[in-house]
Amino acid sequence: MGVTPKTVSRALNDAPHVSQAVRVKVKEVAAALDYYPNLAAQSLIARRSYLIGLTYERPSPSYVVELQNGALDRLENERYRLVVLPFNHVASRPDELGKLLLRAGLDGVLLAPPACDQPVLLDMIERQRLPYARITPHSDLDRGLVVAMDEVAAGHTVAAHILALGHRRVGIILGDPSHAASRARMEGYHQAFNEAGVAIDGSLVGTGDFTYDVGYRVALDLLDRPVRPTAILAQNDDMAVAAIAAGRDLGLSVPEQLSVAGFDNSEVSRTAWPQLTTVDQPVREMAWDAANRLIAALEGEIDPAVSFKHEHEHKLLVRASTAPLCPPG
Amino acid sequence: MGVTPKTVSRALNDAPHVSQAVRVKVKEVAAALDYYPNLAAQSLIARRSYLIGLTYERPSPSYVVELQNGALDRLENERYRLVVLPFNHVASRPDELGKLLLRAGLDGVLLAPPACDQPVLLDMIERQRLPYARITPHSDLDRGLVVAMDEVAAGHTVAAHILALGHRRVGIILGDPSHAASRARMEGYHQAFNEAGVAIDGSLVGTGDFTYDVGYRVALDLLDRPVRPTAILAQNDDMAVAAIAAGRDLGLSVPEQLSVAGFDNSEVSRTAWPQLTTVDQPVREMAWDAANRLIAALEGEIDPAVSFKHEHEHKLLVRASTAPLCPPG
DNA sequence: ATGAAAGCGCTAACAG
DNA sequence: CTGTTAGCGCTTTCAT
Repeated sequence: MGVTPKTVSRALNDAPHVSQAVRVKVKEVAAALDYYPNLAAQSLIARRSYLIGLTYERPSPSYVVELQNGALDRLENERYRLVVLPFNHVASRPDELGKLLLRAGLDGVLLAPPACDQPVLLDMIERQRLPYARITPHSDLDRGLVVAMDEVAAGHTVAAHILALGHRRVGIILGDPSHAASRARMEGYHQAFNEAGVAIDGSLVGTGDFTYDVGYRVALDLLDRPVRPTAILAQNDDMAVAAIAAGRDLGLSVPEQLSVAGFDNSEVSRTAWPQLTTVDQPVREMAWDAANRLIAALEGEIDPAVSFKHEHEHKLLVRASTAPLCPPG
Repeated sequence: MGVTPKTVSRALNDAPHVSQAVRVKVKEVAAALDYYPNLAAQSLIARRSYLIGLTYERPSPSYVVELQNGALDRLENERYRLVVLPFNHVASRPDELGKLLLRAGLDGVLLAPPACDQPVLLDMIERQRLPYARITPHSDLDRGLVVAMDEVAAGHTVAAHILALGHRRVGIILGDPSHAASRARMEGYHQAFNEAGVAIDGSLVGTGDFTYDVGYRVALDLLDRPVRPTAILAQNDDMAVAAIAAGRDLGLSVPEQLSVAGFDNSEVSRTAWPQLTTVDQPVREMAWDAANRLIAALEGEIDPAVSFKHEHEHKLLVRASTAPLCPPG
């Protein structure tokens, strides 16, 4: 049945200027022939790939899952597909990540920490006009599309909770120093301690990297001393769970003899036992939001060159891993 | 400096017939100009997108992470990029997933359970000549590129371990019934019980869906009875961890009063306390392997139409969540 | 070793 | 409402 390519194109794309009869017929035939249009050709002409990248480091799996699921939630039923581009040690080679992203043929990219805080990277992708959204950046907050949370305030909240329970000897397990979040959360701890008139004991501050294994080692080191802390503030849930395990392995029961608080409200904080007191960082919602803004920019609904910032709220979740300080004995 | 597009193309692609001087010069200029070739145009002519899809359901996050990381490990430093395509309830609408995959402009696709066991889906993508690799399928094992593990044997192994410890009243938490793995693992349990001359108590068999929350409810139901099981076999680690939590919430200590074994050897099995006895299913290696075969097929090194199967080994990991049965009292 | 022309599969722009 | 022409950006012929 004579039909020109153009008519087929119009019919399949629900473009105007095609009679209903022809449109239906064309669709039937296309289905019968298992015809799927060539995306590369469409991309070439449309000048868009409908690919959105997500780049992250691989610190805590639970964090990455949330991040990715948030983005995927937004992309569902959209034409856009998600390309995952993990990349480690961005801080030492931001230009390599930049090249990777620019060569990936993306329409836009979601930048998780710590890539979102690399000015060199931002410069590169801006120069190529690759639209991007940054998830919880801590510097240059007026640059690009930003989805953020006040992590200083969040750190303050959880530290204040521990202090309010009466704890004074508090161990701290920091996250990966290359993540600005580690500093921000620590800054919040500092504020809370200052307000309470309590000094932070530097010998009780250990540096982790957001993973369970390192968190476990740091926690053991903190707890296996003559005068041990009565509480531990961990900068994410994985390390908090590790601290609980380290405590148990030393014969300490949580929360009776040791209070532990985490950060993130990731899945593991709920499946841990006892359930973890933590700060909800709505990663999934933020990732959704970032994807949402990015799509809006790609669809021309907002100008990606104009910075935009949306701050999400944190929330303290008091669960079973923290309790009031009991006098020893 | 006068150079034709073709020369540039040759130089940038390290194709022959370009003088070294020109090649270097072209590359310099390209770098200075921040030139990145248009992937859509390259794809159009090469008839390949260098996109590999990964499709999965979202049962256990820990499983998905392993799967994805395995594939990403293989794709690192390759030209191929990974597109993640989660899709729920495949069993009830395999053709929709088929369309999604065929419209995604992929060069090949990795099929995780339960999509890998959908003949309708396989038919569709075969008809369009979309190369695919199946990860732990349980039917039509001679179809396509297959990476497998004997889950019946794995189920047998872990059940035999529990029985060897003296347990006779054993609760079982099944996974999602739409996953063939659930049946296979149960079949293994059956074999072990038969060999031990122990009957499986149907009233102690509950159906979960591989998630922590449902696993917790099923475990509570199993444990909150006058005559409770002394051990629980859970079909994945998330549900096993949930069973431990349910036991604790009922005042049972693990493994003294309740032994719990999982399946998968996922991250959570190591971060749980006590650490989980489980069966190692090398998901990450299998995903790597699947990606590896798929790439080989795409590069023409193997014929994707000829079926290929590689079976991976399982391994029982006896950790702290299982112990010999103690006589009551 | 380099250049010219043609075309990958599709769709804007313009006719008719 | 439908068809023709041209071209997206790159790379393959085939010349030179």
